[in-house]
Amino acid sequence: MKLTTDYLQKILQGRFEHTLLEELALVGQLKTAPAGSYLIRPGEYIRSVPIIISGSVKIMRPDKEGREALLYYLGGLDACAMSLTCCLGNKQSEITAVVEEDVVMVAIPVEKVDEWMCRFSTWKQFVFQTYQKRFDSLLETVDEVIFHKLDERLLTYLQKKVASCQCRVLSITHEEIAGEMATSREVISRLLKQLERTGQIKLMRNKIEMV
Amino acid sequence: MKLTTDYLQKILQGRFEHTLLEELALVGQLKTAPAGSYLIRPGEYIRSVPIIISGSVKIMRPDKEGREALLYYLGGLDACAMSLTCCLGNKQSEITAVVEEDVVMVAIPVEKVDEWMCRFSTWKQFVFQTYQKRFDSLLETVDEVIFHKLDERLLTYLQKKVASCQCRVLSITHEEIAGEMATSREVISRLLKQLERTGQIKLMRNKIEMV
DNA sequence: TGGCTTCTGTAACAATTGTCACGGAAGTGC
DNA sequence: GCACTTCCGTGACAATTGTTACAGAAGCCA
Repeated sequence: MKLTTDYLQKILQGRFEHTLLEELALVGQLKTAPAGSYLIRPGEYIRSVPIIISGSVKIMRPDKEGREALLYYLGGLDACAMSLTCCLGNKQSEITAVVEEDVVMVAIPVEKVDEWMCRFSTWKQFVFQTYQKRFDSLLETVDEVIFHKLDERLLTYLQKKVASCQCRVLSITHEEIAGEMATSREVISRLLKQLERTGQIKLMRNKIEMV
Repeated sequence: MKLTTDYLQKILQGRFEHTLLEELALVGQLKTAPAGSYLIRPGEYIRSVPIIISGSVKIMRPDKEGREALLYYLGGLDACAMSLTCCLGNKQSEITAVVEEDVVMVAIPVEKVDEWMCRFSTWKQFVFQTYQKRFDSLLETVDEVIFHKLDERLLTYLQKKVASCQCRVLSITHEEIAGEMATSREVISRLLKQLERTGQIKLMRNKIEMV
């Protein structure tokens, strides 16, 4: 699809100055990606920084044994800090990015990311804000795993999921949760049952309703 | 102490161009901080970005119950990503920075951090490299706590400590380790004893020797 | 309908981690 | 020396998390 200044103006309302929007429209590529598709995998290089317009993306961290733990979500108007460092440092990715909800995004070529930084202060601000937000997300994640037990972690996991997909009924299996939390299915089933008994959730096949 | 271009030249060998070194000498403040002193605590603001010349600093993350877990170390020629985001975003600190080994550092006023970014590409590079290194450190930390058991974590904890202070004999109590790993002293004592039995370390009062 | 796969529940047990309680060892100051 | 503090070791037990094994429920498809 063609990217127009008007469209960008509407989406990024007031965040960037007009001249930047014009350049954005010129070099940015409007892309879509369906749920489940991979934006990047560990070891790959990336040559453009995506800004998420709508939908959500989950950032996962793999270990050697093939497990993949969830780090955090990207949502509306978020950009990926990893892609920034990867691009600017020409480094391989250390994470996996999977589309959670169908995504519309604008991809910015890496040269522009760099160039604009000095030309547009709003862009520079955006880049640093991105770093900061990702840093905070990671810190929250660290907090969770260091200081909290699995039952609490499970609850906040579900809450973040609800926030990211904006619906009270999650379509997910126990197995998938276990994967993202780096534990086993049985443990998750056990804890979910516990949450159901205390009336905090309702369980259905392939679904979990938050109450 | 007076900061001279020559001194900076020697320390930062070839990393920055000469004009930048001159400005650095002009506005940077050479500071020292003894082991145990705090560079920043949660909730405080910071108005300059420190570049560590020598010594080491540990970055800790507190939780509500007063525990403080170790995130990672800063060492020679590292700068703190947190201080960058705090400065540039004028935000409160979310972490604690404690001097581990006596530190010599150059403090850069926040306005310059920003200003130089566009004027000196080596500075921009340095800033982004800093972000990247801190991000990687955090990811490693996340890996540890998500995927590894306490005995493995303890071993890598000791190894990183050795690397950061560059000596094979660590001066530390079990209690302190427990604090930094967010567990209890008894657990650490138990695991350390285990490591001693398998010949990986030697235990003494207030000291642990890596073998 | 019947066979198949996937998902969930659960019991039983193992391993890991956390807590409590206590005693002794090592250092410090007098 | 003695009192005192800090640090370390350890047993016993509790709580949490991980593993194994199996059964039934729910959906899919011929």
